[in-house]
Amino acid sequence: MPTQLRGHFYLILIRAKCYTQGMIREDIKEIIAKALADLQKTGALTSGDLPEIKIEHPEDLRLGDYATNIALILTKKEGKKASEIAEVIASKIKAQNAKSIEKLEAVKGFINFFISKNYLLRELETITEEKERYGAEKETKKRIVVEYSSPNIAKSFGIGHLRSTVIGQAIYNLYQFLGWKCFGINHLGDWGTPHGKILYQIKEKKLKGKNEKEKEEILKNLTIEELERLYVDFHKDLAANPKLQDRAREWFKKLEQGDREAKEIWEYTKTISLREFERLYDLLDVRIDSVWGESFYENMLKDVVEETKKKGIAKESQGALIIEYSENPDTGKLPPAMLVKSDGATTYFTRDLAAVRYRIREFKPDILVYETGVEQTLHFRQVFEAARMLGWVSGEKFVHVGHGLYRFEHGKFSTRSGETIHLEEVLREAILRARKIIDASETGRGLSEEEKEDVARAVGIGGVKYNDLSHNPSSDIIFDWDKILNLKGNSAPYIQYTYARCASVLKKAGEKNNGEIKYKDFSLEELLILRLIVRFPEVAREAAETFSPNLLCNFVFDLAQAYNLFYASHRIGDAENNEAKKFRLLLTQGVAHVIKNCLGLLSIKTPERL
RNA sequence: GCGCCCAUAGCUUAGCGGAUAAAGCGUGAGAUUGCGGAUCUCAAGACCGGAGGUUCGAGUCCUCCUGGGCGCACCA
Repeated sequence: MPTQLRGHFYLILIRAKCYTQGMIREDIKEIIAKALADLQKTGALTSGDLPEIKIEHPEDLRLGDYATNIALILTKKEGKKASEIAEVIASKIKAQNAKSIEKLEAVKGFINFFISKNYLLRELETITEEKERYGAEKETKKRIVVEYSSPNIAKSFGIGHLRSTVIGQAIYNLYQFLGWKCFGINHLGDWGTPHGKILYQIKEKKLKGKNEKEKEEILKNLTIEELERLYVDFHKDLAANPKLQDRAREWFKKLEQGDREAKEIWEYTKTISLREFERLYDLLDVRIDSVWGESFYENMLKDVVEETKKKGIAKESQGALIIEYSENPDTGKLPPAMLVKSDGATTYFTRDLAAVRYRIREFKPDILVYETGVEQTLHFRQVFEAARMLGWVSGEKFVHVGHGLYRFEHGKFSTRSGETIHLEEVLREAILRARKIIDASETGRGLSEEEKEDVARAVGIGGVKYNDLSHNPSSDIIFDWDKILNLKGNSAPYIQYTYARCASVLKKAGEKNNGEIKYKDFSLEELLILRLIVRFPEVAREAAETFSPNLLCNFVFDLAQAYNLFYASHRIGDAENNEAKKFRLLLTQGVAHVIKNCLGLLSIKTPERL
């Protein structure tokens, strides 16, 4: 581009972007880049290659909406004080007269940007036009496979599986929001020796000496509680009789080899479990595209094992077939992984490997995400590395999002000792507590019995999910009823309350908001909301890119808090003048949309009244 | 024994190599003849586990130590 046109081009670019989406961050980067390039040309900057421009949000909003530390980084190269360099760059940026920037300051080596009120207002209008689509992106060609939830059959759905379920769902939602084609997979734990244990138990404890008809009756009426009890009992018996382990292995072997009886009993346990899980997913408002448990990959295993042999990756060792890894700068030296046990049965490693191949072929994804407990980190490293060694990988990115566990203070839960907290129990209790609060506070809101039930569900379950999602995935969560069902502070009910408050204000104010807003004398509280709310698209992107739904929680809580602060000190429906009223109603609308948007990405409901 | 992760206020957590370490819960004090008090305001509360190092600058990066979690082939 000819130099004389460049300035003009930037202006157009800036203006064009102002009216579209809230990616002012990129605009500011460009503005800085241009200023630096100009300064280089005139010799004011002597550094040859410039460092990457990074911009951030100052912690204190009084210092601006964005800041760059470029001058601080350049101090050494330039041999000048940071404050001097910052001044020079800042004045060059000022000369560009970018409309989206209202104020620019060079303070202590930082260059601070204040977004113009006009830009903020226009962005607010965009929010109310695009509503729930604000921040979303158009369909792209990108594809992502997300494996999540993945409970084990024949066990009740414990609170431990809540993490994978809600984090995975949020990641799925986020990428969908960003225009990706998403494929969700529920990788049920329905294969392997544990199921041999269950089969053995059912056969020994339930079906012994029964005729065909009785057997069918017993199997049909099995419950998840019974299955779980059988599993716990097995481990009690195992302590006294270690040989039982062999019996479990035998039964799994039978299942793997297609033994009819084993298969039949197994089918029953699976059906019973799925029925249970479906109820939980309904309650949680989670929908997973495909339920493909480990057994799904069963018929691909032989082929995969053959391939590892053919490619010279598999190795025999003590009667088993393993993969050994060599030293690798990225992963270090991984310990060997087991493909086939000495008794000929496969392991979950083999099945995960088959799953990788299947998913790459089937979906041609750009990213494969696995949301499981952190304790599987090594396992997935081994799987991903094996897939690379097999030459299956061509640019696909593998991401293991390992989550921490729900723990008591004294340690983790274990199904074997029967110390499980059932998710359903937690959800029911949460709904009950929410209901009590609704009944206590419901005066003149006129909610019907049915509405109250719906709201109690939305609030109770939303609370449980939010409590989970607001933690960084990798950190453990100490199980504590009071924290899980918290209705105050950084919690779903607080945010839902704020949403309902917005909805109520809008409803009472009645009329739709039309015409240009002239109001510009924003108060601090109003400006705070504006400055926060426009960050939403940026936050959604970052949450997706870093697989951290908790960033959405941080953001939406800040926004709700800002709104409540504003609400406490401003009249909306009967504001001091019509311009103020119009603006504040628009602001309220914007906040409502973005809250709904955020919670929607977390699969948390936003009732209009509560 | 080897490897990975973690340690921030009484508790639960934010914190992107940069500005006075930020919230919520809990605690104490206050706010409504007002659109939802499931709200808001104020206060107390942190030598960021310890010791070195790198850097103009470290809660953030490196090394060691302490404490905790997890994993290391026939469990998933």
